[in-house]
Amino acid sequence: MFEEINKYVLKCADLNVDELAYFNSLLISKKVPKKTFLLKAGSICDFEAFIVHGCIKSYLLDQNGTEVILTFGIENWWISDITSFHEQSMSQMYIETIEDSELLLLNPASKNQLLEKIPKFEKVFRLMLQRHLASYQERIFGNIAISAQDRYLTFLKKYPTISQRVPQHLIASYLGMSPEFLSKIRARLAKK
Amino acid sequence: MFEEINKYVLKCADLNVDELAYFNSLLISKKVPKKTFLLKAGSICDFEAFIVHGCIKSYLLDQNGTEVILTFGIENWWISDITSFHEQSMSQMYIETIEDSELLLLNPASKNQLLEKIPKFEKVFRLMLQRHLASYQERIFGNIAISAQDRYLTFLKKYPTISQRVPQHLIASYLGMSPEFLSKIRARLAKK
DNA sequence: CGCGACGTTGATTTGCCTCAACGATTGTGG
DNA sequence: CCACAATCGTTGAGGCAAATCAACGTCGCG
Repeated sequence: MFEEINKYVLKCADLNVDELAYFNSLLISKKVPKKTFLLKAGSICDFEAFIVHGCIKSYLLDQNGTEVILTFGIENWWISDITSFHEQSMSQMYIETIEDSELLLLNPASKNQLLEKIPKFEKVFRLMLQRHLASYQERIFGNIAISAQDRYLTFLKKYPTISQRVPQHLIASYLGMSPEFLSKIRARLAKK
Repeated sequence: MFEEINKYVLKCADLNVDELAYFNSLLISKKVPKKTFLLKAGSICDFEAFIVHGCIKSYLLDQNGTEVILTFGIENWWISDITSFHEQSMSQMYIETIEDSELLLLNPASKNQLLEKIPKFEKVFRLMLQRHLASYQERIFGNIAISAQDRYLTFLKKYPTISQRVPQHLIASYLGMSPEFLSKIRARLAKK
């Protein structure tokens, strides 16, 4: 169960067997069916979840009540409302499974213990933050400077796995276009 | 010179006089006139800059060579290409002063020393990352779910200082609209 | 002074949205 | 195991928000 997450953290920091064992002892395993809410707007996010397997979306609702996808998470990604988690503040975000998923959860108290006892883990989480930041930055640029069709093509190249597993209208939402328009883009591309 | 930055870090972590002094000894002060490049695409970002005073933009170029503003920085903000800085990878980003500015620079070697010697600083930088992440997240949501006019009004409320100091066409770029259209929005708003 | 950077305004175009109707597939309770 | 409802994707018609293009005014500054 811990194989994947240990492989992940070892890519970020040099850790011995004992340190890994301590880390693993803090994690809470959880299996959830698809369409399960891990977080709803109005509550406080008390976990950072490592996805062992499965597929998860996080999103906000706009004024019409339509989902705006913030991130997709699949195997070997973390998902959380980072702000709400760290500041124990009310979240505006929904986090919901798209597939049956197996997670390893870290709660705030455990994370603090972990960082106190093994400061090397700071780097693991800093890299996680940086990765998110880089991906958000690309999206901001894309939404401003790139046409809907090119955003879609870039997405296909960058996340081939996700594009096969996630319903098309969610991808449209992630890319900032209507589901109908994405469908038309695909039709146009298929004709060539 | 160190007054502002020390106030800033004390908000994030509990530090004594010696720790602050050591921190300050690692910083490099730099004064630069406006329209100075601190970073150009193609090079590696070797600083995280705390802005003592002044105003700075970071941006990417789209395929037409037009600036797409990523962030504005003013007093008490950090500015850097975080990815390039930490991974010592080639940046795609430009960082350029808008006003004469006074900076305190931290280079990668110094930052590592600092974190090694005083791990409490981890939190300072983690909060910096989180703040950036939260602001990027809002922008992604805004660009997808909010009209140009409302994005502008939100910007005015959230960054009143910046909106008074930065040329209008840069704000338009930040908000993801053409300068002409922002001008029309302002004309429309003024009529009421 | 004259030039470049900046903002405005109007005419025209367009990329994308909205709405609506319609299959196809999946899932589910009776 | 079927019937019916969701869920999902497609297609077309029409509309609108914002982009583009172009011309012009204004300031600050070398």
